[in-house]
Amino acid sequence: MNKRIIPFPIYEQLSLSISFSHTDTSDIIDSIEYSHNAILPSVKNDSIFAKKILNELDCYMNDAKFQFSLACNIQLGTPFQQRVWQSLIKIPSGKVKTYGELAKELNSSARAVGNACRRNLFPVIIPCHRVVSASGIGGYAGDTLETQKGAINYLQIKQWLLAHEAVL
DNA sequence: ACTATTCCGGTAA
DNA sequence: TTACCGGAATAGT
Repeated sequence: MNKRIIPFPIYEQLSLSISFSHTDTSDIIDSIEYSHNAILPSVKNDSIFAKKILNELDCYMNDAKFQFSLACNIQLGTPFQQRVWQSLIKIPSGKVKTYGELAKELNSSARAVGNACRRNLFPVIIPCHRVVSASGIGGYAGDTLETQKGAINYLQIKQWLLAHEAVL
């Protein structure tokens, strides 16, 4: 499994840490994490797939309407999580849904949907940031407006992504 | 026994 | 009338 750290210029020092693997037939992303690591990307020896990842993220930064074609290993999630993640992909850039709305479509509950979003292994590519609460912005990466657990202000990232996509 | 929720009833301004 | 709590209901992990 390969890993690639990509600067994600929402603000200085924010990066996307992307793990991926290639098989003989296909290339696939296994997980994506945010990080504050100032590790410089090593441009040499990049595989075709790594370059494709770089390129698609770059396209998204330039145009929020860009549609990713990167494959994500969605099977790493539970069956329910896979169902939720599949429907996240269908939310177009520039639109949002609430946890409750999504829950109704899936015959589930808002709380359970929030759970599955929190466990999303592929932030940005699978747009869990397009799910908000009925009353406000909802959470991101386990954080809520009230509680920030770690060093990264995830809600700020969610706000940025939504603003970039011209929501709000 | 936890959640990245939501809805409804009560209360006060 | 609106705005803000408190608590119950809810489904998945």
